[in-house]
Amino acid sequence: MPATFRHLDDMQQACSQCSLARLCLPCGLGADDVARLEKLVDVGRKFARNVPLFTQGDRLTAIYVVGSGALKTSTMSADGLEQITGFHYPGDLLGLDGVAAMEHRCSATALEDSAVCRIPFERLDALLDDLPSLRRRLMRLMSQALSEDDQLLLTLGRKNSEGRIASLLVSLASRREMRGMSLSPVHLSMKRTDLANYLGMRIETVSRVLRRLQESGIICVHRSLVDILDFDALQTWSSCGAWVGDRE
Amino acid sequence: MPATFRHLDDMQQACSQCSLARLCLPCGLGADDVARLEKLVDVGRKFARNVPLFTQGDRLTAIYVVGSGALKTSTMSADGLEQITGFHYPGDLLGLDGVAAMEHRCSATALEDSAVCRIPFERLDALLDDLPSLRRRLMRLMSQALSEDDQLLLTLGRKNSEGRIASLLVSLASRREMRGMSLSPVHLSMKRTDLANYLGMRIETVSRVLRRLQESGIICVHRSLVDILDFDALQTWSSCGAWVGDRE
DNA sequence: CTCCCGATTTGATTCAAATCAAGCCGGATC
DNA sequence: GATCCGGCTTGATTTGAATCAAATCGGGAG
Repeated sequence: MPATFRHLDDMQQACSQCSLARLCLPCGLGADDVARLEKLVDVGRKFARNVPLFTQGDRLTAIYVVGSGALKTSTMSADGLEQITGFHYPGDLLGLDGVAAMEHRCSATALEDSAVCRIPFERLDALLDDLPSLRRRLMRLMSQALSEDDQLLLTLGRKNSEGRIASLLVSLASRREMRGMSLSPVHLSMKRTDLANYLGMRIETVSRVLRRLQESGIICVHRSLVDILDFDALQTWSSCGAWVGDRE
Repeated sequence: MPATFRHLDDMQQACSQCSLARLCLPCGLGADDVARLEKLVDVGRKFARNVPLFTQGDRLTAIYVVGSGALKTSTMSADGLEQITGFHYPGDLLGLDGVAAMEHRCSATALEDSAVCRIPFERLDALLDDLPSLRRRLMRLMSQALSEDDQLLLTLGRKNSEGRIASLLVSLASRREMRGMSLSPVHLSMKRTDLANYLGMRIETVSRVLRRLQESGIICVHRSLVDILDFDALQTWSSCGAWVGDRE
């Protein structure tokens, strides 16, 4: 068996372990191309809970693909306000917001023990010139990240506390489904304090909203495990829970 | 004078009219490359106030560079909640969030009579394979858009009403400066209702906050014109105006 | 098993911003 | 100049979520 084939096998093995193929970088590439990419990638780096992958301000030397586990990214303003901008699961790409400045614009931290693939950026960047399909893939991922950010902006700007929590649960459940898992139960790997920060609210409010949704029979919360009993109702809440009616 | 030089001249003319060179696409390209890009671009399309460039859901056929004027982009959720996600000035690139789905994920509308360059996407995409420097430029612009969105997330998630208004004013003033203009006066091309929507608040609150900032002698508001009297103070407000101290 | 400590929940109170309701421009029209 | 109208401001009131304070839970160490 030729060397490239062995590489491909390894890669697919690694990727089947680390994420769904369709979310991972090497899709749409020929065996040869995958082999070239694989040479770059440092597969399966482990990060224990609370250990940072990178910190805002670090020089950008690599971007990362989540293999297993869960991570958060957060930005901090000059004066110390911190905002969590995303929770990331297998298949998600981290660090692309730092490409413009070649310096990380956010910090990434493992929420639980996680494995990630590290992709040295300079070498990836060089490879992009040779592999149009990889370039397209990467641009699409960046584009997707942009529209996801806009969704979160809508949540923070226009929804009340139940709408925000419901939106998050819908989003986490949907992402489970995309990764081929059952919708529910959703596992909240992050602490309540992270949840609250992400949604622009306080932990007490998070707690109360979860209770209210449970009392309505829509979800069933048990510590970090959330069973979704009525997904449709949750989706309704995720939008109707908005203050500021649609009248302009 | 060879043809490529004439092309370059036109381009630079167009771009000097339409935006600062450093913000526009063709930087870092040779005269020849610029010529190839220019053949693609439909320069100086006019859009009157309130006319949409594109609407969420439209097939993505082109992206746009703002030449003159001002525009807003907004996303709408399935249930009709609308969130303005950005205000855009000369040099800004619009439509990149739609690349993943090849369908616009937001709507873009002129806030005042504006001119934009239209860049057919399919042809640009093809050109990217040949022009590494253009590819890098575009990726950097997308990356920058990502980190700007994160800044807005921080504003919506962690700042109170004065912090939000102050942040916006600081941002608009800084962008004026980047375009080689004086910091102040800032011209608010958008209606109060757009301002409020963007910042996740109500017009009444916007009005009151502007008054309070004026009473503090930090700004001087006259209809859509805002004179910044104390930029430092404004920057302080833009962060200290945060509820939710830095304790988690 | 018991103690301890951080995380979470629950309750009471306060407060910033939304909502409701007029009033006030300033420019376009007649 | 008088009238109209949309956009903006101002004031009074309400309310959702923050804040303050305390109780409870659960897991790890001894």
